[in-house]
Amino acid sequence: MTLKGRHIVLVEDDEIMGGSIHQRLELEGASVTWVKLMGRGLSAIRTPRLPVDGVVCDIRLPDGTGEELYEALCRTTSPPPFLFITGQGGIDQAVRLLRAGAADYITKPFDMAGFLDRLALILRPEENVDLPPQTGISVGARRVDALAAEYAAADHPVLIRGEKGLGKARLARRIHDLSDRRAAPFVEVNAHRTDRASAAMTDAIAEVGEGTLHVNGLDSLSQAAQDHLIKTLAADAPFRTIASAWPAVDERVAAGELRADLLYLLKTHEIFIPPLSERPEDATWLAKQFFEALNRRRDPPLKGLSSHAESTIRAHDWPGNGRELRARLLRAVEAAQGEWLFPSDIFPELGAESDRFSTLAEARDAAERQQIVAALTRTDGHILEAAKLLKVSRTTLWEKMQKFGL
Amino acid sequence: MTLKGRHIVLVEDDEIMGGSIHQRLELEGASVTWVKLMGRGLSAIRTPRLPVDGVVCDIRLPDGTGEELYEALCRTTSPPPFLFITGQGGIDQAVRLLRAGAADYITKPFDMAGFLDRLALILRPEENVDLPPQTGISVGARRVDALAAEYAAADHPVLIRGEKGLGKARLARRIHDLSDRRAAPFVEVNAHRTDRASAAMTDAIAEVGEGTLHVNGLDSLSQAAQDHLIKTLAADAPFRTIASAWPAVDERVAAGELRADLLYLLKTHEIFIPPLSERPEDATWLAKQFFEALNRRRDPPLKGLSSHAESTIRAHDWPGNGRELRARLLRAVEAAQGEWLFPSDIFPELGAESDRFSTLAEARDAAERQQIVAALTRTDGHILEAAKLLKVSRTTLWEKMQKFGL
DNA sequence: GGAAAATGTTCGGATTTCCGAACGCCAGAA
DNA sequence: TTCTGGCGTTCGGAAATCCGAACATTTTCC
Repeated sequence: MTLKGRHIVLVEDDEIMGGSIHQRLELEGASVTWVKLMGRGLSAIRTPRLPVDGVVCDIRLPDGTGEELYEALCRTTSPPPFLFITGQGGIDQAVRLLRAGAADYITKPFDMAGFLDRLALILRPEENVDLPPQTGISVGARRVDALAAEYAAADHPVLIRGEKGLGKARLARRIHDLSDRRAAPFVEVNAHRTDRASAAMTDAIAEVGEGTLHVNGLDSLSQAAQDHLIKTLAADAPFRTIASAWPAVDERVAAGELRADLLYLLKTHEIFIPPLSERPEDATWLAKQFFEALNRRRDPPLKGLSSHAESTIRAHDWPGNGRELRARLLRAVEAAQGEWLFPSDIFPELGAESDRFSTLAEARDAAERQQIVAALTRTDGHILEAAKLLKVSRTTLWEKMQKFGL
Repeated sequence: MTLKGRHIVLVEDDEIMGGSIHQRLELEGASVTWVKLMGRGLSAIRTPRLPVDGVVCDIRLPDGTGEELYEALCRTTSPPPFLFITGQGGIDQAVRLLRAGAADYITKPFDMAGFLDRLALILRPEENVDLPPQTGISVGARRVDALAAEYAAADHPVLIRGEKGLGKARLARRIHDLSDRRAAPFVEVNAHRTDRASAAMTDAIAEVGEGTLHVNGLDSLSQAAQDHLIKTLAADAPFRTIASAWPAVDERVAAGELRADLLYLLKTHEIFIPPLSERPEDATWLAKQFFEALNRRRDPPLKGLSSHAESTIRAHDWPGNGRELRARLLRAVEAAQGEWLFPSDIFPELGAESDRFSTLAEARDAAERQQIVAALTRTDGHILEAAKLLKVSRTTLWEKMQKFGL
């Protein structure tokens, strides 16, 4: 995890503390604006040199407090994520600030590694204005992005391999947009729509000109379409080919369903997108990206993604990869019950208590409760009589009433 | 500011503190459920007597911590607003809880007035003016009604799941009538009438226009009809789809009898109607509704539903759900002997002298037996699996089967 | 207002329930 | 054939439930 390209405002009057944070943040690649007065902080955040991705703010300052700073900002704008650090703060203050929308609150002295983790967690999601959408922040995802950038600069065919829902089509598009052919057309042939695949291939090749042809679903490409494609490529086609396929595409060759020469032509430059289940940090990162985007359109907006939801996302297996994640978040943000997004919103099948088969104990308790209520109704709430009716001792009935909260 | 009509769960083991909060909350007009153990809190919040508007929770409890309670709740449902109170908490804990979605955090000792202010601030906003209950008055039934109203306002497909006799068709109709399509036709395809299902589907689709199509019995839909439906939906059909199915519809997908893509297309918005046996309060409520309606047409009218009849209705299991209840009341009101409706009128098969109240042990055993039979049915008689389903050891299940002669 | 009845609550011990570990049995797979 | 996995059955200890006794407190009824 790095802070490269991020702009962070540090408000801290203490030379030592401020110096060490400043130094460390720059080491991580962030650009840091360090101010030592509340007033300076106000202007540094209100009229920044660069968009502010986050603020690290001490509470006690020579000309005021961090709280005042935060409050002043809130009055005029929606402030960037604030991480407060303080030496002598109290619980009340922490609660007050968090409820006011601060992102985190850490007491001094703290351990620098933990501090950086928490800071990275809360930073405003990248704006992605200039950078195209990325795959993620994990090592694997970065390699994918790096390869995509590298291959975009070249002009050879590319094969993208990965499970469903990992954005293979999006990646193909990104390579095109970063390449010199970006002004020419980007045409996609989807081999999964099996009918008329060959005709679609012919049309696409006619249409693409000097652009990029994306063959989506190389594994399912019909024989005729394969032949057509390879013939065109052999004849020095003017377009660039990007193909995408499932991880197990080699088996298709072994099974005789895919021409080996076609695959090896493409395979010289290959990008493999690892499944989301192998990089949980990307799952949470992606979730946050989606959440921000979706929540912006929500009325009223949610307060955030609860930390439990985050860890559940991290633990889930995501067999449907990014597509599943996106679908679940879409649904969750739309249907959220409370003010925060909880695990049950994202995985409604967990709770829902609905079709889950009840255990013996539950069935038993439900029946007991029901019978007790019935007995109490019949006796007008007389516990002793109800106990007699139910043939249990008064004590037992009392115990059970406690248990069921009656 | 008053708490009139609000239901608050108080989780606090300390007598003095709990007592004073309890007293004060009731003074303000709230109905309070006070529990002293984490486990009790869990059940009091999960299966509440009344919808919970807020929780006041101590952190340190004899059988766990408030944090654990909160976390356990988060896993299965979206928790009501939590206000934590604690004597020896730390800043880290406060920050952690607030970031997990807790609403507030107060340290003891605190001033009661301030506490009340903060509590009032976070309470779940008042339910929108009670639309008259349709499905029932229980928490589960209200949820069904609320979901129906919410989904009626949107325009996506809906899946209604529930046992027979719960009024799935009526609910589908209600969603249509509340929606913007109410002027357009409401057409129902009943897949259970297996002959000509595909033809019926074609006809219905032709007929529905821009209205609502109710696919009744999604689980029994023929392959041809499924294909037809999904093709129509994929082609941007002008109508809205509401499907109804049995609770175990997922098994149909596993068995290969129902197309997964069709189910997941519908399943994004799902309403589950809990069986009547899980909400006895609705059984009596429904009985009263039916009774009123039926009695109005009777000459001479009955004086009412005897309290014994009521408790018998509450205790009955209603395997046929609302439909059975309606049928029995119809019959009972017509054939009633006396001036009041007695249990023997509603359950004539029980014989005259059957108002003997079953003991707790009997009720418990009956419920156990029933649940065991259900589990064994579901697992095709596999004992080990059934035991897992019921969350008991194989030995215990065996013992009980002996006892019940299974 | 006061006695009697009912309720709230705790406690220790008797009883029941529950579980895991065994052991043998049997049917089907390899 | 052996091996495997599910089933029927027993057993001993751990955990829970249940009960009656006891006592304080509250409600009811005279």
